[in-house]
Amino acid sequence: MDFMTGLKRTGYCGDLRLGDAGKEVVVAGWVQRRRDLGSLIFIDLRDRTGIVQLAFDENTDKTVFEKAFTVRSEYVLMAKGTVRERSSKNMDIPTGEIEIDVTDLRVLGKSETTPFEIVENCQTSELTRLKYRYLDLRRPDLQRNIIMRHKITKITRDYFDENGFIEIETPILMRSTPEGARDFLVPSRLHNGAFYALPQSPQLYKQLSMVAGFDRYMQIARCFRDEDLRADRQPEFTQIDLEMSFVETEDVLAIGEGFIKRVFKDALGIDIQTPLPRLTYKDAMERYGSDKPDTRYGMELFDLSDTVRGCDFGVFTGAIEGGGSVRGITAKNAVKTLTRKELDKLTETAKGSGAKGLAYIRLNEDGTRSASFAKFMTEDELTAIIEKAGAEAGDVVVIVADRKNSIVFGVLGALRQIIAAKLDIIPKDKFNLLWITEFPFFDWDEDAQTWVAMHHPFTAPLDECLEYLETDKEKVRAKAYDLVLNGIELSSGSIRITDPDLQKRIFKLLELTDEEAYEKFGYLLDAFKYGAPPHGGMGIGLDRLVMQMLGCESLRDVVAYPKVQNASEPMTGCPAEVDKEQLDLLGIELKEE
RNA sequence: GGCCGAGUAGUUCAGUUGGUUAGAACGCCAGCCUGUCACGCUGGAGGUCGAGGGUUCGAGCCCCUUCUCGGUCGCCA
Repeated sequence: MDFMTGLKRTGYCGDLRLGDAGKEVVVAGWVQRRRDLGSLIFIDLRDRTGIVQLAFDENTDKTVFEKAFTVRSEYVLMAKGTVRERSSKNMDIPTGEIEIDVTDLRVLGKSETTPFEIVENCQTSELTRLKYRYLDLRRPDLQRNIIMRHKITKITRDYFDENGFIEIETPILMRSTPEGARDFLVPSRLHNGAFYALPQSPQLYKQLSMVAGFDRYMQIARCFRDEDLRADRQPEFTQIDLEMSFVETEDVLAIGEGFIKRVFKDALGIDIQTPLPRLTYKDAMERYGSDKPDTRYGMELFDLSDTVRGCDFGVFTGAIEGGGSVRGITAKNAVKTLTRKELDKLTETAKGSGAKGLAYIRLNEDGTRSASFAKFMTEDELTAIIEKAGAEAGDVVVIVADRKNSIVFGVLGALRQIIAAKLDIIPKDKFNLLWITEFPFFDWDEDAQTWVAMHHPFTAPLDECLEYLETDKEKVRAKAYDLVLNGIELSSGSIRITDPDLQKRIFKLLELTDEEAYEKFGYLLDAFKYGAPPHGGMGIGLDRLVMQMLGCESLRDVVAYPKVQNASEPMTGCPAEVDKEQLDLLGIELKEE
């Protein structure tokens, strides 16, 4: 291998153009490909900007030529030479009009044959690629993604700086607050038996920063949640975290919208119309069956409860009498796609989501119709349903009935997404952003048989809901809002409670005793005794934002070193066992298997 | 933890009813080639068919167990 001695890189491979012809340059990078034509050798040299062709001629410089002969894919090279116009040009690549006539070639690093080719649109399994993530990251797609992520992060800091926000780093080692998601715990050497937790979000610290008078806080904050992974969920993720004093909901939404507008414009050149559309939680559930609806297509839910109230179908009437409802969606022109077999599969999906079953009507092209529940219905009743559904020949009406509206909504919301994907009616190039507002304050926890805070216990209820906090919990709505993009929750936030008396009242309703509340959040409650400004904020999922902006389907495409489904990292093999000595220092003994 | 899908050469895949020595493409190695650019041509190497057990005269294929990965439900204030 060679040294760089005497050479200094003059620029990037992908930046060279015809205008550089005649210049002497030094480039460095990895060998994309070597083409050996006998007494001519061409090497495509790649760096993060692109590739440039190096040319070697046996009859011009035999020594350099022979070195080029030994070069293999992914070798690290530095090459000095003169840029010259090509005799045969390649107009498919930006540097295709020129090449470098190499006079000095250094092999700075050799490479074994890589486990997969370093090319765009690599088809190799994700596991293999993640095991060699440093090779995967060399591929142009991931280079672009990671660089775009950097750009978005930079725009974020600029935007919030220009709007008077101060970036404050909050601790990674903090006190466990076992509300909601599971904490990652970190044992303490100096305090055996005591544990730090990694932050699920900097929630309490940013609120304390408001009490401290910083007025507008932001942080590109790493957050950790010890829950199972999804394509859009990693155990550690990055949040654009912000908090503002002396604001109401409208002020926070305005800052959020301004950010979205700015980042889409500066990073992608796309104009997002503001103000963004808004839906209340109630409307979102009734129209889309989801609090994070994908509004790029229709197929909205409709309520059949009144239409079927008097029918003889026990499933329907039972659902209504039990306090639930009967609702449906109409899949347009779906009769060919949603065959009986497909509908059976959808029924299984629905059952997996808690439904007892699925009812459907298929409206054939020839005007005939078949309903899975036809024998329980009169022809007139069926016609009434189809009319309410707005269905025509070629359509399929899918109906869910349950005593719990949450199941009706949840199942139809999921089916709406699955069916839309099957019918391929989701526009790929659209960015549909909207706010979901007025979330319920309380959520009934079936397992614990208790009311819990849907957002978190520091969220302020709507002023007009204060009077029935104790009496009608289901009706209480919160000053909480989510930002949704193409069916993915991008952001979540709220106006916080700063009145200690109201906070106490809320804790009581959540069945937290004063002692428990003080044990968990005493420092926040104490802080509020010393002059807390009204405040609120939000956290925007940076990973999800970048993923959506780039049109990627998995967070793993926009996170440099992601975890896989079982929360491990294939490259480094973490999590891993540790030495007994390390455990002893921490006072930890492992249970025998 | 439940459900669904996948696992065969370095990579992506094919492999018939259970039947001789498990194939292809790309990659890799060697040779030839003066304008290639996914160079071309010729030749070659490369396999514990995820693992273990079972059925069988015989298993990549059938049965059981198990591991790994992906998706999803639960979970994710």
